[in-house]
Amino acid sequence: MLDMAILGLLEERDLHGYEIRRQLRDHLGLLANVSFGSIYPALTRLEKSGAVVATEGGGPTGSDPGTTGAAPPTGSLSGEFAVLRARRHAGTRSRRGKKVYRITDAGRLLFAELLADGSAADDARSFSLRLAFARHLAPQARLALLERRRALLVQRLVESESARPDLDPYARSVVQHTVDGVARDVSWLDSLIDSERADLADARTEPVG
Amino acid sequence: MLDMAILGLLEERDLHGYEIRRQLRDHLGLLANVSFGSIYPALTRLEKSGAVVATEGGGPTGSDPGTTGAAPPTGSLSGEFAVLRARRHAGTRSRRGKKVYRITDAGRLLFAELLADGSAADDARSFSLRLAFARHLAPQARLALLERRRALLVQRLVESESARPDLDPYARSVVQHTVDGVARDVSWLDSLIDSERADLADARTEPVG
DNA sequence: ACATCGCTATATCGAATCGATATAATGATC
DNA sequence: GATCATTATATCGATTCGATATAGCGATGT
Repeated sequence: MLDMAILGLLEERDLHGYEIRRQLRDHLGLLANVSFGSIYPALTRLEKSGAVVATEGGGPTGSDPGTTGAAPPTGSLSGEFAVLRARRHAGTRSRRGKKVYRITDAGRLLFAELLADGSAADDARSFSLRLAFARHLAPQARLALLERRRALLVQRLVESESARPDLDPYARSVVQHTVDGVARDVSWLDSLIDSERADLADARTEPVG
Repeated sequence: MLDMAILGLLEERDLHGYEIRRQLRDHLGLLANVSFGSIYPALTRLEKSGAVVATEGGGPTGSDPGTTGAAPPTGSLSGEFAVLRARRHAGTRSRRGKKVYRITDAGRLLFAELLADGSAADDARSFSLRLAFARHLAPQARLALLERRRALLVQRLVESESARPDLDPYARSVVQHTVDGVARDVSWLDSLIDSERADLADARTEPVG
């Protein structure tokens, strides 16, 4: 799951571990403060599998070869500054072996696979992640993702309706709040599905121009 | 975290692993389908530490000694039947080594500690779990739990307000939905806090009766 | 009668993730 | 120029997950 998240972020621009964590926290709604104990092993994993390459922020050669050349512009300011700083010090020695990671073609392929694999991970985090990267999906795949999720949540609501027993007030409140949240998720999905359908209809009506 | 959940459920009645999972899913709002790969190791852990004892659902002795005597009544029907079934077969041989766990005094103590320890685990799951068991807390501890959580969420909302950058529509929707959810959580907490305060006021106004 | 399917139930394995901690460079504050 | 917060990488042990194996039992069907 983290692998997909990292690859998705790297599709936009080169990043180092610390920045990846920040973007996961800020730019995606996953308040889930992913631990460094997950991120660094994941990066190592991805590097070993050839999905990313680490362009040492101050490699053996003096002035940083083209590897880091194209990506830098835009992004969170602090992130940019960090990169620039690392570059500036590249000749002398970057701060404590800072590693900027870049996605490879193999990585892009892997990302597409992970993103498209609907069979995987029905948990909320995985879904949110996929949806956040939904622009990389074909329109029908997007719709399928949304509808699959909707079906799952509706089923849970139905199941929760039958058989809810004697519960003390606190537990009951928690359950009720959770159920309400799921219902809210469903209507959110409904609006997303509607707009996807509208887009598809548009595409059909005006095929070329 | 699971330890607290298990102990909390066992405070009400003796249970076996499978039932614990079901109650976690149904009776608490934690849709989080906790894996058996978590539950069974947790039970072993708790047993080794002396917080629970396993009353084999068909032990060495013939007709099930007093250990399982007091607890059974009420609860999810299937759970009850399961226990009864296990009992009935106790003489011959219960189905595949079914283990019914019972909490000990040490376990009750541990539960109280885990529940009261406000320093631990600021994630949503831990909070929901604590709240679901809030009847085991003193009124002020309850209030503290709620207010601490509220403060945390409000802080997150504030932080999310500043600096939300260029995001594609899908990611933006995810972020917005998450933020809305947090806001909803806050007003839920507000209502809970209000009713806790009201209870405290009542207790002050009519000290004995 | 019996075959098969689905649910109940325990258990284990490897891998992913967490939470805490160590380390160190840099920038800001005083 | 000492101290502190932030940036940054890394590793450790423990927890949790997801998949899988095993097996008893009830219902359903033929």
